[in-house]
Amino acid sequence: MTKKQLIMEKSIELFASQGFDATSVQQITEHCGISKGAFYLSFKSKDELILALIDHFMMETVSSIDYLVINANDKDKLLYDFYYLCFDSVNQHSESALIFIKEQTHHLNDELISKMHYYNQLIEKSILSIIEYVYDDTVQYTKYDLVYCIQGFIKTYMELFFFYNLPADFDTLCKSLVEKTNVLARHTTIPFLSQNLIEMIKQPLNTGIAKEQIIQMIEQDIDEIEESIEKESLILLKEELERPALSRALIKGLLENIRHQVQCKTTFYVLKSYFNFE
Amino acid sequence: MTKKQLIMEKSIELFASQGFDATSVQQITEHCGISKGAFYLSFKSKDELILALIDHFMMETVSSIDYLVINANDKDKLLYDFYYLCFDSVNQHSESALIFIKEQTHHLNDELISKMHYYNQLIEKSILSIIEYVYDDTVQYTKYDLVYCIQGFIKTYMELFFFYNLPADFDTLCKSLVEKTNVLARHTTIPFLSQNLIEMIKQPLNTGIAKEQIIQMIEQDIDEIEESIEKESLILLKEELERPALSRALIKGLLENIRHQVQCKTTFYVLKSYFNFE
DNA sequence: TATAATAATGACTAATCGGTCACGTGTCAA
DNA sequence: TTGACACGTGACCGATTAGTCATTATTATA
Repeated sequence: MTKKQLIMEKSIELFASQGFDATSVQQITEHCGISKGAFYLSFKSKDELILALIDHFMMETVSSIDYLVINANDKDKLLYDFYYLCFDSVNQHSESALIFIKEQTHHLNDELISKMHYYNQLIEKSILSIIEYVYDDTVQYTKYDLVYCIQGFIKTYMELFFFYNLPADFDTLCKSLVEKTNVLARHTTIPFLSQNLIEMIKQPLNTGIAKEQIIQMIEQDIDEIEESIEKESLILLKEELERPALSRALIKGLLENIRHQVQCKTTFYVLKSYFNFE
Repeated sequence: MTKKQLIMEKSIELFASQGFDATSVQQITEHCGISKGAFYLSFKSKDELILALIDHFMMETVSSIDYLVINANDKDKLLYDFYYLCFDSVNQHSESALIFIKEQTHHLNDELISKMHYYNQLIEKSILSIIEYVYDDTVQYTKYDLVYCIQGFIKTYMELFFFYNLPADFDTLCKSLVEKTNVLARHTTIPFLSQNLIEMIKQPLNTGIAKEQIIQMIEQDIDEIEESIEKESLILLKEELERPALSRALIKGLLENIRHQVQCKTTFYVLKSYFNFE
């Protein structure tokens, strides 16, 4: 584990229990067992750490959802799986999730707020494709409202688990939410969010991840994965990033090779976005 | 306007645009055009200001909702009116509302977090009575879920208005939400939140408002209201607070006198809670 | 083993914070 | 005119902060 990863993991614990502002760099370094100077060897500033944490957690979440959608083959199950993934992943990474529930709209600076917008839009895009896949054209006019209702369900019930330590019967919860979603999809007729409104809201998705970061992600995957077609594909994709040479068809093919690889789902998602596929 | 009110109003603007921690007492006093010392004549600490702001805004909101429920006479309209009230009041007090969206779960201290829980429960209670009034026994098993769904709707669409400056067609939005609520009430069969779970969550509602604060609220109402039965009732209620003497029947009667008085709705609500009526 | 390169340290700085307090300033009644 | 009093002031305090940098420890290389 690199020092960077250590700092990220340890700082999450502190941020979650105290909040950003209330946690000093001193506390973080003590909690890591390193010196203050070592911190600034890994991160230029405290803000950079925060941005890195957001990137890490949100990419993890977004790519998990994307993986679910891409590999879906059961319309009835997809929505359930999606809900379950949301609650389960947040439950497992409860500390890091807690940060983002706490500091959702806390804009330390413009960079942070635009980052959150960026990831929010990615998630909305995923939910929309779930809806379109599950309900086809039957929700043509109400699908955008449906996206926001689903987000509302998740947000509200999520808070319940955070505020009070409820016994986590995610199965019942998700079945209940799937039913609610189905009911809304089937019976609502009055939309609020029209295509026009959505277009107004949409902003250019330009806050992507830097090429160097992607390369680092690939390298980490390469280290963890065993000798295989997938590993070879990753190596080739990394070379492509460093020195573009291959045709789009070849790149697409390499991506397809790691498409179903769970360990690489985040890398796959990032690469897909980077090369503008889909 | 007292100095206290001035500070509260001006500080809201700063808190809304920067957050609590990022706003210094220095900034607040400069923005008010007063000195740092003058601040500490009105408030013991920065935290006390924050608590006062929360009390003010939440009591305003809760009592508005309560006023709506108490004076309701049209089942079909109540839900619409409720949604409209939420969006409209938040829209009007957008700056103060923004604080609570931002710092929802930001616990500077335990007092703040328990205060937020307290007000959350009051709102949930109001929503529950709306549901019970509108849908009778037809939602016996799903009514608690309905409460959380309604909260989810409000929260999610509210953020939409904050993040992006949407043209505020509250009428369409509320009609759309009423339909969604009706659909859920009519068709959902799988509850997640049972009576038992709700009981587990419930906490004693003991974070009320101090007697001195109530007296101050009454005094302010007395100043603003013209000579009338209502004013006389307020004066008598104030005396009752200072020196308890009247029977419960008499107090209840005095409260009834100001029940429909819009200007006093917060005071009415607080007094009702104080004297344990309803 | 000797030397160069890199990683890590923690005392230090400058700035900012919430909060205090000795000191005006203006307004009364006596 | 005087003195009592409340209101208001801003320089000041100790504590804490993010961030720096001269110094030391460790590792790699020759």
